[in-house]
Amino acid sequence: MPEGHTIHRLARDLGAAFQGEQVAASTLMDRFADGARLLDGQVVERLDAHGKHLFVRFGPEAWLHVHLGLYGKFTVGRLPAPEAKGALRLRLVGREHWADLRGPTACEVVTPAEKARFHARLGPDPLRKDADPDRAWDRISRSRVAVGALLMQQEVVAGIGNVYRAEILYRHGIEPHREGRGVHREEWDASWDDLRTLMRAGVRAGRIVTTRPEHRSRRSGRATREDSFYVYRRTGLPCRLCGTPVLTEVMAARNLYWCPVCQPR
DNA sequence: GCTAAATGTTGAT
DNA sequence: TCAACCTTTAGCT
Repeated sequence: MPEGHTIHRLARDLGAAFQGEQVAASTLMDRFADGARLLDGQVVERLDAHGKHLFVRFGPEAWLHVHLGLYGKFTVGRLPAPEAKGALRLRLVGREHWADLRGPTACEVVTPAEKARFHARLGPDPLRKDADPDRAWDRISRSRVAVGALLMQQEVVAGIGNVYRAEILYRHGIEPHREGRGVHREEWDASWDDLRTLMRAGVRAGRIVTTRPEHRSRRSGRATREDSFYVYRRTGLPCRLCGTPVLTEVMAARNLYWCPVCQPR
């Protein structure tokens, strides 16, 4: 279940399992038979994540490009691997680990030049050291498009998905319909810093939690799923801060959630 | 057991 | 605007 934090976590886990090792690559799907052959027997040299895109370098030239989409999953484990069955797009097997990829939107072998094109298209990623938040600010501050739609565009900020969109706007009191050019510089700076913090925590925990402990029903210990978000999927439930029912509406083809009092027009 | 919806994107209409 | 991709889970019956 992938926003940017999932992909960065995966880069870390796949690196720990395979980096520097020769791996066997296989597939049970005809559509990736050629791709798997290109990877089979190569050394996993390096991993790179940008937004929701994962890149794995096999040997000197080949990059595997993976995008999990809505329900793709990459599972990493210790050998022995489970029986290979069903729509298994890619299996990697190293000395001690295996990894299975199922249901991705994209799984393809690309050249360095093709990889570079993905990076050029994607906006700054709060989880990357090289990210320049000013590039996102340039887009947002000149746009008449609603900020709730802008945040979903991967060319504006890479790695944000439907959860982080709703939650970051809530945490900064920004009404999602406000035009991008109506967002103040200080609001954007604070939101970017917050995104970095929240998404790093997401990589560490392997899931998204945006609530502060004092705003959860159980204030100690780790957040339950119920307690993880301020507004995401909480339609009609009382806002954790003011009690007003959370609203929902489709924006940028996804369900958007917000509190009309904490995020006034 | 069945159905709908889901943390996403692309390409056709 | 919508179907397709193809998996998991929540919420029904």
